[in-house]
Amino acid sequence: MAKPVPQSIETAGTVRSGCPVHDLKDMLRRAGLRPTRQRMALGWLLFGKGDRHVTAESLHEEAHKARVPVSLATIYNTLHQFTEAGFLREVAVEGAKAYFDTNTGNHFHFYVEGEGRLIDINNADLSLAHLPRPPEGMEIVGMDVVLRLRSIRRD
Amino acid sequence: MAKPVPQSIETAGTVRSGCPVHDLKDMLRRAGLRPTRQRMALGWLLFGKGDRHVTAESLHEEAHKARVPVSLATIYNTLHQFTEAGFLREVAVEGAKAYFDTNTGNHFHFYVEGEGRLIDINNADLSLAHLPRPPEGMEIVGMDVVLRLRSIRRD
DNA sequence: TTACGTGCAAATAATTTGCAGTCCC
DNA sequence: GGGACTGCAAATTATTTGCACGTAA
Repeated sequence: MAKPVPQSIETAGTVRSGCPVHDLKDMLRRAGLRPTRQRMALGWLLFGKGDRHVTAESLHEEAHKARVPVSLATIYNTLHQFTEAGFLREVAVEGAKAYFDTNTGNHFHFYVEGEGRLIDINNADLSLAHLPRPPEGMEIVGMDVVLRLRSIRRD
Repeated sequence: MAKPVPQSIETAGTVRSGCPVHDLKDMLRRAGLRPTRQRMALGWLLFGKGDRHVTAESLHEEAHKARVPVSLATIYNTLHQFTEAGFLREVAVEGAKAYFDTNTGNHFHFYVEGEGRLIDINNADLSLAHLPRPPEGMEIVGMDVVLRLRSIRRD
């Protein structure tokens, strides 16, 4: 199963300076990524304030609002690099859009149909009774559990 | 939760003729869908031989091989109509591609990364310990569980 | 007949890629 | 300075839509 990985700047390993900016820079370097202006800015937006779910588009918009000039292509690159580095987790929900979650731990999601909103389910009860054994020669590298939600009212 | 729905021509409800072709026609009519040539052909391909996972593209290819002239647009329309009617279930896995499963019951999936292959997990143990309660005013309408697989060997 | 279906091609939407210019170390 | 990084625009991939024509009831 996926190994536990830092989920925020504060828990990203050796925190020795008390300075979040410095920690973020460190976290990038440890992943072999140069702390460029856009990566720092995006890292700051993503990890600066608790668990978040973003799409490439929503992050792009957010960056614009924060006066950070980043192209959409760079957003995509960065999201994938961060995912590769274990800072983010990609969540598969229906539809073509890709969601990224700053909470990389094992947890499940509600997905609100129509709104396209994701909600974390942080609850210990929610483990599977038994994880099935994978076929010969294969290993389980991740688990996605999505509970689809809809407003109560059928016409 | 989603109500149980017919999963194959044989289990599609009132089977009275013993003739699969007739049963398929009946199944379509019950869903308010005209049994047109292409819907019959696609229904036959999909439900004629056990549980299957298809993408729009794979089904299109298969139809071609079976000498059934269907356009890709019609494949998409038909897959969505069948899903709406409860004959199929859409499975969300990572990537932009949409998968459809002829097994509409509650079950989980293995997803083989790289190959893009889906495998049913038909195993009773696999229920969740406790289904979490949804937020106020919302109901759970579906559950997707995907276990991602990879060949054992990291370089 | 006649409304529902279908094929085709063009339109969208999400994401990726190629390449020239820019910036970190 | 040089290789890593970025922005832009064009290219891809998956899917949807509009509309003239075909066909089941």
